[in-house]
Amino acid sequence: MAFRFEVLATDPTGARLGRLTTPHGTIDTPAFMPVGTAATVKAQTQQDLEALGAQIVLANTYHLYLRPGHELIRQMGGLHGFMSWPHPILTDSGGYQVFSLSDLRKISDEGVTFRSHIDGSEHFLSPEKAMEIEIALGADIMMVLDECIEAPAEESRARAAAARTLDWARRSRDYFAAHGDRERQMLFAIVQGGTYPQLREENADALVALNFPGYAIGGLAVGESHELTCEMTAAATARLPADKPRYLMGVGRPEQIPDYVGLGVDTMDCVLPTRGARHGCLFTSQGQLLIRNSSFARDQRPVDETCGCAVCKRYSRAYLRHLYASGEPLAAILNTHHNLYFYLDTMRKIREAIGFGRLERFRSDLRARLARQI
RNA sequence: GGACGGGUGGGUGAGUGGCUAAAACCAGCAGACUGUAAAUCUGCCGCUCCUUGCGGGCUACGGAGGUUCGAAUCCUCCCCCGUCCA
Repeated sequence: MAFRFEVLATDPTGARLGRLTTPHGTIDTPAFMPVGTAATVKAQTQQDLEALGAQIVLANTYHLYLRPGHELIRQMGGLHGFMSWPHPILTDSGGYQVFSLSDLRKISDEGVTFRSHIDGSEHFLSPEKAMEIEIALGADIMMVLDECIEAPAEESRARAAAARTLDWARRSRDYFAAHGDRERQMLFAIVQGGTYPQLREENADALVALNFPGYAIGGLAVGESHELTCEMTAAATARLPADKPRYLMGVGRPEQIPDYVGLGVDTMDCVLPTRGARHGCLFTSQGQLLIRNSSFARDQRPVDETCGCAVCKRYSRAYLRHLYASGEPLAAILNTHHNLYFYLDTMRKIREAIGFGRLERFRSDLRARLARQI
């Protein structure tokens, strides 16, 4: 079997220490997956990502379909060959773009019609089309097309989106069964249901009945409070099979991650470390730091004195502030490197804590330190 | 010596009688960002007072006077800067 998920240990909180095996390598869970929408984690080279210890990265179906095109990527050796990343890759389906590009699309039971943000041309993405694209891209893990809605949203709207997502999950599964290769790629379903616990539970139950090899929880961190995100996550994970990986999509801030892990989440992704870096927001063991702040102009200390990353070992806050203020490309590179290191290092510590059954302590400690600004 | 053109808030630079504490951009200051339309976006950006309000007072468009109910805007003189002619 090319794919395997093992739970190696559990913690009193409900956290799981695990290992997800794919044809391109193993992912230690709980894992943070850097986002590389356009087949690149912005401002980092693949060598950088390897040095950081990233075991898997994301890419995006919708964006790569528009440019450069999935057929081109297939011909160039699939995503792994094209972007020269011989490690695991996960492709998101374009379901998030249903939410983020809501002004540029029309949705129906059949699928989503997007007007390209690049040139205005129209494109139709159905569950089947998304599968066709994702199979061509060749990522180890594929996501079904789903309908991600905003929060807050009416219950009727959340119910409709969850029902549609369920229907699309079935269609995606069937398409993959007919045209894909289970030894090469695995397909994850996505739980929807807005901010309604019962909808989340029902949707999870229905998806589990379709027997996917992994499940994601989507449509969260889209406007609701962290408490609600946790409540919805808990509602879903309670119904998901313990022996399959769970992926909480699109989260979160560093201090929130242990909460999700404690709810039994195995993988997460978020643009916060990468986008934040480009916007001058650095995450540290003492809280968030906005590097452009004048207080760092003559600060010779590293970003985080307890950080072991290559940036903190070598450069001062004063220098990073100068690079950022000057609009130098190196600012994005160094800031991104640090933030990703911080996220990935936090995950290492979380895994260690679970191994010792001490996640709760780690969580409260992290929360106390990070919930502030330097 | 003469002829034009010009001197506006930290910078560039709009504004040719009231709607102007003065556009816009830059710089500066602060914040946001959660399956990436984001190296983006938002707010503040003369001083001051308080009952913090589309609030009051003061100062401000080279300088000094003047016209006018009202002047960055019109007039007079002066001082600078640029271009050209002697």
